[in-house]
Amino acid sequence: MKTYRSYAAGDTILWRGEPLEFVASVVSGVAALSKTLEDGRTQMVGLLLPSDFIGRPGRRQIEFDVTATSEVTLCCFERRPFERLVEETPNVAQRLMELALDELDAARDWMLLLGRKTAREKIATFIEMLARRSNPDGTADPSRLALPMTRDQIANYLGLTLETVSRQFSALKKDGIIDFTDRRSFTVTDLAALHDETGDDADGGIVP
Amino acid sequence: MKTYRSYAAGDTILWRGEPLEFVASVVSGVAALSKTLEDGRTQMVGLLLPSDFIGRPGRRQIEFDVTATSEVTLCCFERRPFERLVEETPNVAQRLMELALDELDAARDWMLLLGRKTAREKIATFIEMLARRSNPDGTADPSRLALPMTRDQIANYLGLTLETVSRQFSALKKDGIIDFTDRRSFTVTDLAALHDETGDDADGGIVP
DNA sequence: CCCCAACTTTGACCCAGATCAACGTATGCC
DNA sequence: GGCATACGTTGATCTGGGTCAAAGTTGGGG
Repeated sequence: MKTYRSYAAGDTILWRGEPLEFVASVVSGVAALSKTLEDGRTQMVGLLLPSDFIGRPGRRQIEFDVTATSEVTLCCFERRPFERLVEETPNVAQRLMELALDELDAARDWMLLLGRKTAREKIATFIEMLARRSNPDGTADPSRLALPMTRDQIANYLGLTLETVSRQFSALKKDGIIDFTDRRSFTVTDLAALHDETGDDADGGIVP
Repeated sequence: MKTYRSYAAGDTILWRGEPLEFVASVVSGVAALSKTLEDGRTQMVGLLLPSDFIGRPGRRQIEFDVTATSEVTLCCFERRPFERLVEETPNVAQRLMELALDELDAARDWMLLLGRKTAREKIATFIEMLARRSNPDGTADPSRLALPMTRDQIANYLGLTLETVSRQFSALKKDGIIDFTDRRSFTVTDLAALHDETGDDADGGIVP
């Protein structure tokens, strides 16, 4: 009833429209949801990290491709028993609802980024997201970071080209905001300056 | 326990971060969810049509502004009794889940549009969406359509400027694909040609 | 160890769409 | 009815980021 599957970086896990016989949760690695136009332009529309979920109650297929960004291990369940579980246990249904709402919030931030931010703001936002994710509490040294994907994948994530991504990384380095140790890992030299580059509102609304 | 509220076009219904004492469903009119950067650039991140819902179980505030695009009437419930209702009736919880997943699918299509489509493709996609919405079955004459918003709002929706929106409408008119009867309503002269301009994949995946 | 393929950087150039500006055209209010 | 205001169109110009091209870098396999 519960099986594990592994995928190498770059593998396609699911094609758009493929009937979903399983639901799965990510055990390790990073997978991406993406959509493609008829001429091949693609845009990532979601990122799956460990504990994230593929497949939804009542949906028999998905409207996007799922590919492994790094090596990925999934924990898969058959759809039927899973749906029975959801119907019988309100807590599970509620948890799935929370996951969906979190994804929706993330999608909306991402829409603001795609529609209105400049290339530099997109890269700064991306780095800040990495920093926050790898250091949720703001306690430990947040400066050393590893890029979880190639320039090309970052471009797909941010609605840019890989050349622009590369140039913006170089520019942030030249401006003393980040510093590369090797091409997949770097340190954030000036976190406050980085935040100033994101274009984001100082912070949230009315609450004190 | 159930009250109605009305808002004029342009009114702000809720500010980002404002504590949510009510949940509501749209009775009539169109409302928009939008996010703003520190320098004032804004991007719509959701559109609320009649029967759509504001407020989520377990969320006490929202991360975006809600404004009335046209005159809007909401049907409001107090949050507490509503949450009790959700907990007690699985059908309601399930329905809310479906709404959230539909919004998520819509958000992902929109991300593809914002990140990768050209101005012309964005406008064509927008018009096609209007056509589909006002004529869900493809039966009646789909050609006569009314724009539910100003050029400025359309630009905010599509991640463009109002000038570009205006120019693209003019271009589609010049190319004989649409024809304006007045500046808020037009007919689609050539639906197939319109679809060819959207950039969208012919249609979906593997299913026959 | 070296070579090959995949990834990355950098440069030169171009163009879609933003910006700035000016001029129509509806709509409601006095 | 006429004026004020918001909305819309069109033109001229500028520019951020895309495109094309070429030259580094690096890590894994033979």
